[in-house]
Amino acid sequence: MSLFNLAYARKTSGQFVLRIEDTDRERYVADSEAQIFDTLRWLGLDWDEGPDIGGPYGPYRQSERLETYRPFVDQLIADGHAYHCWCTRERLAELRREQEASKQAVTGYDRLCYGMTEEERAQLPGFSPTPVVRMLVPDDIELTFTDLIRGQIAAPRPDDQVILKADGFPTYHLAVVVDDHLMGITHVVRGEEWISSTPKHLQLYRWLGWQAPAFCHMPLLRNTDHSKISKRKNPAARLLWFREEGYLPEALRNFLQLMGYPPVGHDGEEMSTFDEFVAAFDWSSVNTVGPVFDVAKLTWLNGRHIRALSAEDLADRVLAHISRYQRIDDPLTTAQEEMIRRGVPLIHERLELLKDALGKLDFLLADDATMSIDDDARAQVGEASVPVLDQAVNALEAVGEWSAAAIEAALRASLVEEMGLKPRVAFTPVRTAIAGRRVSPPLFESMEVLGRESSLRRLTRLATLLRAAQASN
RNA sequence: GUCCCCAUCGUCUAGAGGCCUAGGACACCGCCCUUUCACGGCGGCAGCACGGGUUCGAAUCCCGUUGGGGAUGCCA
Repeated sequence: MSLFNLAYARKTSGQFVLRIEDTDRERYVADSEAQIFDTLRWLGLDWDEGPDIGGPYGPYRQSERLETYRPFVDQLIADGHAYHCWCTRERLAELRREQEASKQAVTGYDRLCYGMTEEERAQLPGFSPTPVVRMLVPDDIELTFTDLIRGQIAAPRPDDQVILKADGFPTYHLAVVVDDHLMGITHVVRGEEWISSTPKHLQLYRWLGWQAPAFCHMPLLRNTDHSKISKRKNPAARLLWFREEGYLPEALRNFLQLMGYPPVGHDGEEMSTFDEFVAAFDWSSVNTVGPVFDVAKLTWLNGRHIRALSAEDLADRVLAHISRYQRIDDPLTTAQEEMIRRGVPLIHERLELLKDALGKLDFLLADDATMSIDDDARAQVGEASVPVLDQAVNALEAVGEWSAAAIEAALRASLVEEMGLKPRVAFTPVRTAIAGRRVSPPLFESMEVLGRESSLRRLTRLATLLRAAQASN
């Protein structure tokens, strides 16, 4: 929502306002506000007005605006548009149960309290001394409205919605209308679950004599089983999870854009920057169908964004990710950081997630004498590999300038041409010796980064290990 | 239950009556490139939910059915 909200604000030179709607004290979570800030900032969705930076219409937390709402509630009551309700939660729950059991078409509050004084109502059962205030929804309430994304749409008929709770806090419905008006909001961007509440909001605008803003109801993201996205079924509901996993903020932003908007590039190109999105943005093109969030496609897109980065930028991000999430208690030394920095270009087009970089480059950080060799890699080399390794050592000792090109030339000349081996046969033992794995970054480049001494030590070590294994048989 | 929203490949989508024997992307499967793995290139698999209309003509318009989602809270 924020992404589309901001895109439209940027497109029209408007302001993107961040307001914290914390009117439910029972659901209050201490760090949820900080999490919202962190998420939006990480994605680069910077707001123009908000609780932390202020603005002309503060405060921007509804819990700090309680005094603001009261006069409007009083006015609505005085005008006969709202009334007190002393029904207990138990009575309301019972009422709902009955309505559900009898499968009636009509549901909602039965207006028991309407027109009564507190004394009169107290005589009846299910009385609570602390009342709430309800809207008196007229029979002919307007149910249709214009949505910028969907056009003319209809919504269900609401019942007498509570606008002020017993604890003195407003409900979302009242607070959002008052605040949107007072804060000069022109466009409300929210999820489609709010479509059914919009008639209530519109009614409040009419009663208060205010001009209503434009509404844009975005489709809701779905889980793979098409259910509403939830933290339990999908870690993606917590956007910062993606940062931990090593997704780039620009990639996630791009993907979120694709979830609600067709590709904006030429020929359906899906990769785009925020600015390109802003330039193309138009409410009528926003999708109306709730999309399923496909992490596999996001991962692919992340790879593309990684490839679009410069090597230095990627190295910075890889290092930041490692220190933040992977080597928290055991930070990399400066020498190790340097090694990773030099290794990053080798995995640039092999990387889909930042968190995978360390696993691809850790052989560069290993100790030559104790580096582990994977079982499957070890299984590929046998006694026949010993002469290959010996020959490789010989050839490499003669290499002048230690560069990937020179290493490759020397190895090809001695192993492939001289010994007549197939490249695959020739280089597999070398790879195992150097990386300890079947799969590694490009071999000769890896050796260049690793350096002559380490490379030779590793080749010699594997040859020694193989001889020892041979002897024990 | 009732009301509302939505409906193109498994997934994200293009398509706003003839340009559609439905195009692209991810995933998957082949092939090429190749020292491994990738990247890249080429090819393949796969869809207009169903039934009625309207029209010379419908993926596109209308109605119904089905399916999915949402609402029905002193939650947002």
